[in-house]
Amino acid sequence: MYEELKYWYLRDHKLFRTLSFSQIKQLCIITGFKKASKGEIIYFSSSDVPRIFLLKKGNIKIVALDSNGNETIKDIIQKGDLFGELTLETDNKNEEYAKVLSDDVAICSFLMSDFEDLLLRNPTLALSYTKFVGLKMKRIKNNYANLISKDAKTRLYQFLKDWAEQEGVREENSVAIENYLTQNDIAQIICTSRQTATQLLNEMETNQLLNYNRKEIIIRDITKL
Amino acid sequence: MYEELKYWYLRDHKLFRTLSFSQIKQLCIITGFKKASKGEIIYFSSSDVPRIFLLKKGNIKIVALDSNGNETIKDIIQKGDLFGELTLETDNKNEEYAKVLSDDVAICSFLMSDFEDLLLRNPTLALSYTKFVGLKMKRIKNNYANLISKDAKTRLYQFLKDWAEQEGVREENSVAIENYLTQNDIAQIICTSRQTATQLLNEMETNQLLNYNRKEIIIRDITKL
DNA sequence: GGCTAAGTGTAAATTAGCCGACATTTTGCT
DNA sequence: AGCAAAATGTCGGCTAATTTACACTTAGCC
Repeated sequence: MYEELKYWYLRDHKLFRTLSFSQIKQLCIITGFKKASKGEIIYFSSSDVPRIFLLKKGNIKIVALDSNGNETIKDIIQKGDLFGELTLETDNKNEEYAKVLSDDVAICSFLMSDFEDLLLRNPTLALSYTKFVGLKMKRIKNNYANLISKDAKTRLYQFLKDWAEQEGVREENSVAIENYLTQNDIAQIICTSRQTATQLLNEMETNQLLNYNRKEIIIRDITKL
Repeated sequence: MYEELKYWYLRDHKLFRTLSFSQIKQLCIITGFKKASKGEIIYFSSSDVPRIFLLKKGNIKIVALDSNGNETIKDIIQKGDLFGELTLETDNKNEEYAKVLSDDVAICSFLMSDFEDLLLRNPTLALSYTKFVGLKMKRIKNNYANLISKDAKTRLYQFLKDWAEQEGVREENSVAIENYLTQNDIAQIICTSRQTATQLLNEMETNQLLNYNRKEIIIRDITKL
């Protein structure tokens, strides 16, 4: 790939806007770029050198295996999001991997050590990054707070609202979301059983709150959720 | 208070070890120091200038009020912890405050803007701080994961283990913890009802797993939890 | 010392939602 | 087209834990 293209892939993330071409290039920050398609699994395992990833296109889910071998969805990563060890701490024993949800994805990655060097030389970037991580923390906290204190229905409503806000195409009060999740995925995200999720979604459909199918979700009136 | 004392209060936090006396002083980073006693409420509200706090002594809980006016415990802060808007983002509409749990506490605070300046001039500190926030995030994530996937009993056991590890005084396999929490506090932390918490604690007592009273908790054999 | 409020103990009724056990539908593959 | 696998739909039993309700105990205060 042309260096310039690599550059732009990073450059259009708001974190990196303050950096010049030479800074990115000079620091050899782009060391990887890959494409993957639906269902593929991407390991960022401990065996490899620690990396930070940037999702340029598509959607993936971060999945962890618990001691019983059950999949748990840790996070849904969307276009423009950074993922991997954002804490800059190498974690030895985590059984996490990423699974591609959308038809195809494009992922940039760079070495954590390179990134650390860059942060050390660019205080402004370091500050931005700190705020970025902080923001992510806040989002996670809020999500979890919802999971714990609200019932399954409220959680589903909240999730749909968030999803609509992030990715939905609004027209008047109705919002269309490209649905790359299965009902099982949704259930896992809102921490409930698949059956309950199905039931709630169908209930919403009969109540004219939304139209659901495997390709698309249309929320009739987002203000009523 | 003598400048030197203020200096030491900050200096002995591991984050600030790399800074020189003049750096801390010069940047006027210490702008507040206060003591408070049990039950007192400390607001870090939106009206005031945004600050970051450092707990030098004692224990506090961070409490949020939900829409129904219910208290929810967001976090327990222990000696040496930073708290407040660690994300460096001013949050306009959060109804959080801190409540003193131990007999008395000592709190340092400094302006967020000053801290940001310091981070800009000290990339190493910025990096440490990012890792620090990241670590906190990881801890929170783990906690929440427990809250969601485990039952009340397991959550209580895990909480006690964590608490013991952080603050307990170990003697052979038994651990003594100074108990500054009510059963209601514990219940809120592990997200269950007060009654359930009471029941579980009593059950543990009859099973000889621990001795509980309002001043102290003694875990008979930490390896058996 | 006595009163009040906070904290603790206990029990029964109720319930959300998990789980198992299917049937049905859709999708992807050769 | 035809098959297998994945995804969705539906049901009732089951259980952990919340809720309600009230008695008892301890701590703090005048």
